[in-house]
Amino acid sequence: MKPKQPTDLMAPPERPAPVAGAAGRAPGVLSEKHVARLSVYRRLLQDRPAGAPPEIYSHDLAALSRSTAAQVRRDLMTIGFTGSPARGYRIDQLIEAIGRTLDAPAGQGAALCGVGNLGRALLDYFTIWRPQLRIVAAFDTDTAKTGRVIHRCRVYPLAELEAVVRAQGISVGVITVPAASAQRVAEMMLAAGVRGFLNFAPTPLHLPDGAYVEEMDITTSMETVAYFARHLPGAAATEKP
Amino acid sequence: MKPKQPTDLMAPPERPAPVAGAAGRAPGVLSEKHVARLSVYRRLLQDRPAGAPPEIYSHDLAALSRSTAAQVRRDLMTIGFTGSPARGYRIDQLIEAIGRTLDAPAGQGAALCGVGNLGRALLDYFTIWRPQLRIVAAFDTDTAKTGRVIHRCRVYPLAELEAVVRAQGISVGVITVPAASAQRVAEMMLAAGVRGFLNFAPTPLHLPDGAYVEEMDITTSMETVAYFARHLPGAAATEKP
DNA sequence: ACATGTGAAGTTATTCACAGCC
DNA sequence: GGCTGTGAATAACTTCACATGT
Repeated sequence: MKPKQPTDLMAPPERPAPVAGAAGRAPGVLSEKHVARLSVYRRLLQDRPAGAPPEIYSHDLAALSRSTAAQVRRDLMTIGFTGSPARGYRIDQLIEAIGRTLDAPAGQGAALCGVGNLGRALLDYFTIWRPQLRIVAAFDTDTAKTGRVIHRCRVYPLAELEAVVRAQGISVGVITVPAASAQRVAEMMLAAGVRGFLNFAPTPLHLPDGAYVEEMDITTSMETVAYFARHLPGAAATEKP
Repeated sequence: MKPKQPTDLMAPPERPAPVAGAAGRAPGVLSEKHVARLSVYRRLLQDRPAGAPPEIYSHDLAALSRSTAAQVRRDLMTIGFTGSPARGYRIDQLIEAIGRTLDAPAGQGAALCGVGNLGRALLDYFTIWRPQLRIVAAFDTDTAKTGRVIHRCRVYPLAELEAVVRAQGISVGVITVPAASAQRVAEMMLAAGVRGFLNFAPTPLHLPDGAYVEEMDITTSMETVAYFARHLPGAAATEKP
């Protein structure tokens, strides 16, 4: 009897699907794109050479980050950071402001599951990592790996996952197990309290709302790059005769 | 004298910046999102268990890929693939149709620069790879690594990059060198004819139009996941009092 | 009934462009 | 004069919803 009755109202509204995980962002929470760009800005600013000036203009930061000046200004607007028309943005303050938005005040711990080639590479990648966000535990089923310390990180048997994750209050999970085990491992982590997932396994994770999943699909990225390598403006597109 | 005279017309129109690399997609070329989803669809369909039915409905493929039925139908529409209301989509035909769009008929070769932990992990990841797209050469400056064969892939000294890339007609580059060398290595590859780049180094590449770059920024992804792990609907947001 | 294919509508993201201020 | 901050305009992407087919 409602005035506006869609014909297929019977079907469940087909929610955006746990599409990227952030089930309909709460107010005041940034979008994925904003967060990603802010992270890049911060890293670029931190990596600045010592003698560089203490301020930066939006268009300079844009050039560094392959963005646009307007985009940079918008992004900084979303975190309420302001600069001066004369000098631009104070770099030290900006780094701090981004930190207030991105970092957990008390720090966050991450766990990595699957200490294969890729898992070890990531452990190495993240050892020299700021204390705000660190991989503090790794898990594997292979008893040849468990009990050891790899790249400064202790490797536990998968059976201890729940206990370790709970004990350390780990909220982020990195999945580097084979595709066949990814879903199971993710569910174990979710049950232990992990809320954010970085999935390197070549299969999408299916988790309920209340979990955020970012797919790092290397295979797909590779295929995407290959496609555009062939379809760029000046490409001798190996297709049409 | 033009009727519509923007005030800052003097500034270069500030092109979308080599934003993601696909400088203003030519007509008939798919968007990055479409290509990425098609890649995922194909992989999921290929990985199907043997006894599964030969057809699939849009909503089933959507469930597998964390998408929506409407999105799947749109994506298939963009490649001109059609199904039947009664049976859905023929899986074998769909895999083939996606292949016609994504794959180079004659195959494509990729080169990997930087045979460190991550580089080796990726070589391993891609050894069991379809012939359509393979890493056919790796490069490194470390003479302890060059000349060897790692995960079936020959490692050459960086000095031979140009020759090898040209000789093998390599069009895709994977960058796994430290941040400080990424730009230089990318430019070498570009000069040798590489057009598509997958960049794992934690710094954005600056290449001219005519090159496509996909940033695989693990650090940023990690920070994004950490952020949303704390800002999910039911999160005990460690922020507000 | 239920699924496809697709204009139309809606949503989100990016860019424009200008007022105001160093 | 060149830069910031931002409403307004535009573009990109996604979803709705229904005509149509089986």
